[in-house]
Amino acid sequence: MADIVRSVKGTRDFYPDGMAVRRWMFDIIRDVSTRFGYQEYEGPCLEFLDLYAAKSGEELVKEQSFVFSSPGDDMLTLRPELTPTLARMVAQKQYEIPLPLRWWSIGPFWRYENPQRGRTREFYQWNIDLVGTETAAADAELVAVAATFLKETGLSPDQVQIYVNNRRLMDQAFSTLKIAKEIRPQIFKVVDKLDKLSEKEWRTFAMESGLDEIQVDGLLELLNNGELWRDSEELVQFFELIKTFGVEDYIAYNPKVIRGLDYYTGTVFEAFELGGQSRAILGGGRYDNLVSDVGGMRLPGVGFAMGDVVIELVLQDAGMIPDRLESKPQVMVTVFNENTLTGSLQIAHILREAGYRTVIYPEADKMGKQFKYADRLDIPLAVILGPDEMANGKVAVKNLKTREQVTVNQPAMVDQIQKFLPSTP
RNA sequence: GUGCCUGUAGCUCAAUGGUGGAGCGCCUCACUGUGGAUGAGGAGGCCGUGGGUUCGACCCCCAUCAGGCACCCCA
Repeated sequence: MADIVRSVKGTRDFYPDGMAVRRWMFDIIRDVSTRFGYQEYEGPCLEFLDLYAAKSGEELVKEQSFVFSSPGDDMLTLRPELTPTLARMVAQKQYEIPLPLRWWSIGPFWRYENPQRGRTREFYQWNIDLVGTETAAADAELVAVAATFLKETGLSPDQVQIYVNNRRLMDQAFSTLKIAKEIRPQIFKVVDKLDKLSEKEWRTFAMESGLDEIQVDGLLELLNNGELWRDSEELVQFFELIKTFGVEDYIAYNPKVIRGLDYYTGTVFEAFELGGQSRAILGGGRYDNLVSDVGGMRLPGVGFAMGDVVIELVLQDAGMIPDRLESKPQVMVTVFNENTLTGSLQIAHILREAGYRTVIYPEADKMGKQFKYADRLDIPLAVILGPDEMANGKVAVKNLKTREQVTVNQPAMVDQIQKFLPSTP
């Protein structure tokens, strides 16, 4: 093991078992996205640094992006998020694309962070957006898409919840508390910290952020008011409409959800694991100025993003990932000796024509070794074509799970295999 | 960027400063037309790397690299 070049820090290797899990998750994402009528799209993984400088936070671009200069001296970056790309793509064809548009995507992203549990430097992210409309129905649809996904993975409303809030409502409430506009971005952080600090620490942090004692008390009361949504016409409408999607159980109002991003303007939402770690699974909201930020017209939209790393951990911990995912071979044809090789290849061909996932042992070897190989690959059936079988136009079909073995005429082979195979391939 | 922990066989891990072990896995054989079991044998290591302390270092010290966890941040 001396000199194997190691993998890049924060990247993951997807061996077949891991790839099967990813495939399974991505298939659910695709299924849910398309069932709601969204179209798949994709942008480049490389973008000019300028694209992010326009809008994304300083920290994201300067500290957490892979930035480098190309041989032609352009400053490029491996995309840390998709939204600016989406905004650019929409702005470039703003008069051609039928609006509102419903687009979804899943692809790789990179952020230069210190890897730890639930966080890698290279990850996949599901993005889905509805652009060009501003209704509460649109907000409800996106939240419903998210909830439907969670439901399809098998997670229950006891295990995961989508918390919804509204930026305008919070702004209004902050005004009532006479919190100055200038410090509101900081106050959003204070809100965000509520569940992460002890009450004493949180109070100190809140005071340091510019609030007086009365405001802190008012804020605390606000954030524990589960009925606050009734003050927002948008949210009242939202919660009325969301009932029609059949996933109401997954959705709740929560005044503590604010989202870190500056560009959210209305509805914001975030899905959390309810169990021990209460990890954030996905997040999104309504934005009004994304497209205009990159030089297009003002187009309102709503969308969310979900990374693949945390959701996989949540699903794993919840035991929701099915055991048998990989499309493993169903049949292995053995090779008795050089003289039977051609016959074995023909048998394999017949099986493939019949639709079975079939491999052939790649060389003549002891039967025991061949069976052991099949067993280690978890292949349930073996077909044996030895000199005896070949002389009589027969073939032996062996069930490696039950050790049962039947010798049949070659035309009856497929029937015999069907009898042995578990009902679901 | 900051802190804590860990680097020993393919994997999981032991080893009081005195010649490096186990379990699992792997290979061979018992078994030249039949796998998981059993038994017997075998291969496999510059103890992450570089310095230092010591008569002597896997062990102690320093540095460095890598990994894990947490903080920061979370678009």
